[in-house]
Amino acid sequence: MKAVEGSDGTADEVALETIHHELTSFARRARASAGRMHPELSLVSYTLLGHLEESGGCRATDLAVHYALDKSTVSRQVTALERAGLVERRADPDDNRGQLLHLTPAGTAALARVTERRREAFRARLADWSADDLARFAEYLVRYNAAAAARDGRTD
Amino acid sequence: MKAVEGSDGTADEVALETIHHELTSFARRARASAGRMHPELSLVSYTLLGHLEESGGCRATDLAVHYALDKSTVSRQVTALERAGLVERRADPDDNRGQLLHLTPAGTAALARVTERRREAFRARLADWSADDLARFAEYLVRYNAAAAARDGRTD
DNA sequence: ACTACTCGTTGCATAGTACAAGCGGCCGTC
DNA sequence: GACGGCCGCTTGTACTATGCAACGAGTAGT
Repeated sequence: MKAVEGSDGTADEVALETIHHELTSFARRARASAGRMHPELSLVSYTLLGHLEESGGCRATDLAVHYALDKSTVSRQVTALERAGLVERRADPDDNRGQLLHLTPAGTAALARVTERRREAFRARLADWSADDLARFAEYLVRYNAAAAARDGRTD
Repeated sequence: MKAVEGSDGTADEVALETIHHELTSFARRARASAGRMHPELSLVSYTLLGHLEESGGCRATDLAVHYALDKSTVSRQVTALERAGLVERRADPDDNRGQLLHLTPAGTAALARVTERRREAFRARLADWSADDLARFAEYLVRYNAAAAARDGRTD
């Protein structure tokens, strides 16, 4: 990694720069390898399915807002997921404009499969970490993401 | 975040699942916001410029191998960066097949600008962290990325 | 009703990427 | 020193993901 000789060069500055560099590196790698590593489900599709599972069903607009995606993008993704038999659309009894999206059993199964594969990859990478380190790393990530989400005006 | 009651529900399993979830969330957000947050330089362009700065100049093939990109992708990215005046090609005195890529002063400046903007965003998100937490978070990220890179067969 | 807003789809444009073909230079072997 | 094979790079083609704009259909306030 690049150790920056910041204007003041405090330990905080070095840590900050390292975090910046490593997260950038991670983001690039995740993007590059997502397709090859998880051919069954793209990162976005995976996330959308995950949200449907967590939320127990929601509208396409909700997904678009939540993930800062254009509604057309979500529309197309959902269309693909529906063609693949992973989600189904149900009429919204309160609003005929929209549809409520739900996972199908096949969608639930596909999500579980990919989650398990992803989790295995993480498990392998973190195999030799101590319990304390794992717990602290998890806590830091939650904290970081919460701050990032707050600044992005989102809620996840 | 989703707190999973894993099959055995040990603290390690919970931490692992949290790490999985949070890193996935981060990757998705980074991808979605990269274009809007940093219109001057895409994530890949940014990374390529960064590598040129760190390495002090290298060949296109080196970039392709290092970042697991197709050589054609790198070729086009480099062409765009050259058109933008951010990199220049120099003849390799040892091999007329290839070119050595170098940052131009404008490239160095653009990289510094985007780095500064990115760093500011990170700084804001991490503003209220203690020095110990920053240092540990940085250490964890380095450690995680090293493991991920090793499994991906790369070197950064 | 009329207007304004919302939800979703579709047409277009763009960026990023991979794969394959090809061009030209380099380096062995014979 | 010619040749075959490898290497670095570019170009053609196709595909995916994405955004913006326009639109159709439905809802809600007045």
